[in-house]
Amino acid sequence: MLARIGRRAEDYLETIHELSKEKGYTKIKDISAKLNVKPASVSEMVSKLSKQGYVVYGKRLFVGLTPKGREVAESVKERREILVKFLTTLGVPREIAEEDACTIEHVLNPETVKQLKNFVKFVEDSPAINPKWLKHFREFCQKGIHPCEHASVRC
Amino acid sequence: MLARIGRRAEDYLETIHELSKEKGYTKIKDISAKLNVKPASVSEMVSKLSKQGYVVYGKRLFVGLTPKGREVAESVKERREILVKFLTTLGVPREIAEEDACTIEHVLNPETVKQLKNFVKFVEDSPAINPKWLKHFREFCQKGIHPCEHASVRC
DNA sequence: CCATATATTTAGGTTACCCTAAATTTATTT
DNA sequence: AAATAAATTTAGGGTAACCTAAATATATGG
Repeated sequence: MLARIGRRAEDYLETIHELSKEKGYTKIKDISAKLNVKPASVSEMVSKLSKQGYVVYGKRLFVGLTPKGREVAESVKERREILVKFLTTLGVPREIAEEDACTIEHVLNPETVKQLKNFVKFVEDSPAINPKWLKHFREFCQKGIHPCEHASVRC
Repeated sequence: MLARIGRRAEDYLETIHELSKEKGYTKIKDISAKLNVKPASVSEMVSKLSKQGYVVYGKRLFVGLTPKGREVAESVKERREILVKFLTTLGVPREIAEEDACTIEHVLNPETVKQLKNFVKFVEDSPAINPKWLKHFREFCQKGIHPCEHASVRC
């Protein structure tokens, strides 16, 4: 009866993680602001997460993560970062990339995530700072014509 | 008060579209089978979609799309096809690609979809059937080493 | 240390989907 | 056409998130 963590719960954990970086804890109100959700709703979700052992909550208006919660938060964060890198590499504007990453990070199959990761790493590991094919891709996005069509050196 | 179409509703419309290809209509039971949802739930959703003008429903157990519904269905379908092509290009197994595509197709920003489309087109438009960089990428996935590192001709 | 201001919780609702079980309607078989 | 079988709808529930408004608890300034 392993009450699985929901999608939205992952967002909360990640947000708490981020907001807790400095002090080690955060507050309902800040989570509420970050997630654009009313404090009452945050209160509900947080007390649920605390019952499930993901957040330390208790007495004094402080919300922090348990190790269990931190683990989830960090893995979600990693996934999101991959997605953002990936989408920005593809030319999606940063802001939109971040939004979309946030939306889809919860629902991707690990296999898909693995391939996205591979792709990001492939681009990063290239000895060229800006590989030829990627330059070609950007050009293609602008002009709609594949540069290789009339080129001597293909990508 | 433009009652927006929900995510799930898009799935229903796409499914109805697909199942209607042959005869122009389909049945509750078939939709139910395709979406793995009980007929009672399909019945509900379909009658909601019919109130909203997306499906023709009526008396005789036939469910079909209105032009308005077809438009939605087709655009969802297009998005999904791009996603599938894209993910398979990246090396995600077809089956998983299809699942994931189905999950995220509803939530992507049009800008992101545009870039995915560009990417797919970039690969397709390449004069080379299997561009060098893509070959390199596949090799990278297997060996974990970027082929360009020790190569004379970089991608 | 009390009064006010701020933060949080509770209570009561809403919406979107989904379910089971019990009608009811439509189709088929004899 | 009547009886049975199959498909659909209705009724009654459930869960996950969200909301507003009204308590309540905590923090702070005088």
